[in-house]
Amino acid sequence: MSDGPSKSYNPRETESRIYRKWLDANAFRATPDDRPRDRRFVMVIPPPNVTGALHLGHALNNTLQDILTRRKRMDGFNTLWLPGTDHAGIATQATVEKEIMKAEKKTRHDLGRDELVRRIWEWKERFGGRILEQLQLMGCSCDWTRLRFTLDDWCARAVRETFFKLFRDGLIYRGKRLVNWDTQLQTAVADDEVYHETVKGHLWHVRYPLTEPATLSGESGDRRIAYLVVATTRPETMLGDTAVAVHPEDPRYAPLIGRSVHLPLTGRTIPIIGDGLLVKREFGTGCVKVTPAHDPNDYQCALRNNLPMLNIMTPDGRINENGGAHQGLKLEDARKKVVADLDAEGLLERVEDYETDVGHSDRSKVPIQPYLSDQWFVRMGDLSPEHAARIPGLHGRPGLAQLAIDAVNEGRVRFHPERYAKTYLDWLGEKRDWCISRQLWWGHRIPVWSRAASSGDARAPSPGPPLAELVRAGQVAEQRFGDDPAAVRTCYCPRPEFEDRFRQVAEPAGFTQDSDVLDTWFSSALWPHSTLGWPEADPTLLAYYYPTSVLSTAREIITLWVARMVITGLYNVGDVPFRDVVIHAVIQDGHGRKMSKSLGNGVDPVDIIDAYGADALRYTLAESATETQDIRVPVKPTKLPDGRTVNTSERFEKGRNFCNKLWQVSTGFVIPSLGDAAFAPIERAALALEDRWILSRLSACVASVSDALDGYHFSDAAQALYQFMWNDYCDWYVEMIKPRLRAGGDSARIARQVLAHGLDRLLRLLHPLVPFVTEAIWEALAVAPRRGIETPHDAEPMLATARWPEREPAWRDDAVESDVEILKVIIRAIRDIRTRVNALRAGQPALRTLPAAVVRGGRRCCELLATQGSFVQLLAGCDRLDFGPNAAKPAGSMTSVHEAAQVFVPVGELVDLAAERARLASQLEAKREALDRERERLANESFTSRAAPDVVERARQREAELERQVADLRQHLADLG
RNA sequence: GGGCGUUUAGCUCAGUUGGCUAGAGCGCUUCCUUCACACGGAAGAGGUCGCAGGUUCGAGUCCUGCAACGCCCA
Repeated sequence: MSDGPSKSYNPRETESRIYRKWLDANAFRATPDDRPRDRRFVMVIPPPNVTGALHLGHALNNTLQDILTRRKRMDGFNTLWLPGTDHAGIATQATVEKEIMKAEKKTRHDLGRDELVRRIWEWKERFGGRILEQLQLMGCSCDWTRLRFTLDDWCARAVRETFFKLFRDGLIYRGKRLVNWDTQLQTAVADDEVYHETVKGHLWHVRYPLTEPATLSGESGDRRIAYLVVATTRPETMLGDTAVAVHPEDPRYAPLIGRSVHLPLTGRTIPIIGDGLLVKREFGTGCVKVTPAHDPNDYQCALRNNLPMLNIMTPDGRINENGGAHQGLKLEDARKKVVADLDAEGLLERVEDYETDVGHSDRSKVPIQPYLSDQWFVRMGDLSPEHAARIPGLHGRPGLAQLAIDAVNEGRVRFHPERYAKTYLDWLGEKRDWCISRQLWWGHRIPVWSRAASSGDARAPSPGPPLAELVRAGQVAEQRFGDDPAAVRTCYCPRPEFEDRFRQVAEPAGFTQDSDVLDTWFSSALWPHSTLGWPEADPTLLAYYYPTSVLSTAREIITLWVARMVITGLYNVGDVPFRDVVIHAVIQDGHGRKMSKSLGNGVDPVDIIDAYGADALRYTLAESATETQDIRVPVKPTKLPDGRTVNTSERFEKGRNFCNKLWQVSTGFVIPSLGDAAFAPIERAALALEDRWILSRLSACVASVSDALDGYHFSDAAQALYQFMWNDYCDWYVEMIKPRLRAGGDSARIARQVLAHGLDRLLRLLHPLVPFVTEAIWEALAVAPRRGIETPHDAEPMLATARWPEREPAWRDDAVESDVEILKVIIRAIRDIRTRVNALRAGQPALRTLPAAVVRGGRRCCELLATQGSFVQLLAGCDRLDFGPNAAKPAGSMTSVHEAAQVFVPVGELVDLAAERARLASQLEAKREALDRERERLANESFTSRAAPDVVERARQREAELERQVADLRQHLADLG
């Protein structure tokens, strides 16, 4: 059949050629056509960071998306999977800044804003495509002609329009906020860009003198005190203290609430306040200094108690003018000087060693400083009814967060697994305002202009006639921010199309554009509609493909991203961005730790592709994708054929073996067997038992896989396919028809046709999981261009665009399946005996076949053996097979007792039967125990009266069956003497 | 501190609405280069289902508590 030695599947030789073939055929290209809404399938890719490389989490997520996409494409949907990347503000800017520093020893300030941005674009054009190439290596079937980038013109237009609308609608404001400040990059960083490290430090105990010494009465009599002692790990922040807090129920200090202390080194006097939330009585001295502008807890305390907030830091991490004599010192120097000064004044009581948890910037590694600064926010909470009513984008809801909450509560967006809806709803329920400004240069610059107070803006906003005109005409939106009437700032945001005109008018008049850029998530939040052309670039595309069908992502960005997409989709377009949200598990190493560069426990998907092939990667990931929240992948350093040592995991061997098995059976057996037979319709009645069996199994498989994918149960789909391919098709069907193929004639023709049909369907079902190997086999299967059973049809030229198999419930046949199960039991029983005989004949050549076997079987069993006896003989390996309902047991037999039949193999001449006696005895024991359990159950009246009738009936049948088997085993044991 | 998840064979995991003898892959044992496949075939061993209670005729599955590990949000 095949010439030469068999060859394992080699993914390297296949993958790039096949991917090229798909691209050349435009197989992934999606264009609006006349298919109705329920025949369209759309996904936008969660845009990976443009500086990033593919990691295993991406590989998992994109495998799942590609499975959904390819399946729907085959199923006749107008299918768009839209790819793209995210400009990732801080990560990208930091990467390029670092390179420039390394190569040219220049900072961004040396280059200037425009030049830095130009350099980053240049970098992006050269290196930003890497992750997209890696997605192609994986086989992702994105429509690459629609590639988008969160900073490209399409997205910029959407960002600009959205900002204008939100600003005009009063949903954007400027305000103070305590942020995580990176003093090196001089920007706020998000919480998820901060990592925490335990640092050895000190706890300084400092005396704050009371303005008036007090006498307190306590258990040990009256006590006169002149000062309070506060403990701090950051003494330099005392320069910004605006209160000392004590616990209101602490008898030691409560009477002092309302009095005040001298704040050392500053000449300021600050109040003593009571705050039960901030102060833990048992910790430290029980007195806490409050530095609202430089500590998150103190900030909350200040809000509760209406304390002033005093900023003492400059953006580059020095003490500012509020620090008096310490102005200009870097924070670490200021700490030394403050401690020395306090000591000199006799106010330093003591110092202890102390370990403290310090946040560090993920990007620059410097300690994070909590810092109060001006930021831009999107208002998420409920507005006044009048305000909300004026905003059409709210669709009658009270605020943006509520808009998104309702979408999930009303079932317009569904989470899979459902439990993740809770994460989403809990977070949105807090309705916290969204800080959208970042002090960076790489990103969408905030389109707001204002004039500094020194230009006279604060007192008399004087936009001048042309500007006032534009505001009146609605071309420019105007908002005033600031609680303090003396510091009100009037801000202007022009409509996108009037921005140039606005600049011409406003900038000569002293207006400048805000220097911040928008949080990258602001542009990501628009992704499902910005990429489709909203607000106007290509309304056809938007109208046809929006809303998208599914979004697949990780749970860690449910709040950062998913919730915000729902908000902007409803606000901008008026409909949810997607119907289903699929949340996949997080991949961890074998010890349950996250994979990370610093731990060195990461697996690079590209290495897996090199070592095992893209299909192996995909199969294994899909099979791992259960509904749990973690997937463990034990990591092991491995040497590749090319000599490199990389992290891999044995888990991927299963995928490789699976692909190889499929390849072997297809190219090594099925396809060479097909010959040049002409394919013709086959009457169902002409099919052999095993033909009807495999067609029944196939029908079940089609249903399982389709159901599993409909419900996003990827692992179930993979397992159903594994079992069908390996256990049903290869292990049994192929073996069962070998005699027919050898015999030739009509029966062989039919077997070949079923074989080809089975492989055809199997390849279609498998293609979304393992697209490369199935496409390669599909090419080879072209030797049988006509396939099918009752109605043969011509095969499509390419599997990627071939039809998804229809469900064929009519092929399900439980009777046939149970018949084959009976035959399998007989075959396994004989094989088992043969194995045992060979084990007892140690040292002698193993027997391939047994001389004879006798089956004493039930009616159906004997009927089956009458027609199928020859292949049972062949598969089981016995030279002669006798059977009958009362077939006599030959002397010296090994026996095997089953429900359908008892199998006897005379082996007295071959081996000593002593071991058989022990085996039968232990089997008898097990059966007796099972029988006892069943009898006990049935003797229990409450079981027979309360359990479901079918359960009781099954128990009775089982009892009777066990009684028979126990009696038979006893007899066999007695026969052995 | 709040929420979520996990705990089943040596390892990695399945186990639907409670109901026959708890499954798979890898690993292990024995045998087999036999005609698609040693990335393979045949057969087999291996589990007090984290612990303690409870509900039920019946619990891996439902409830309560506890423990360990992990993730998310504060």
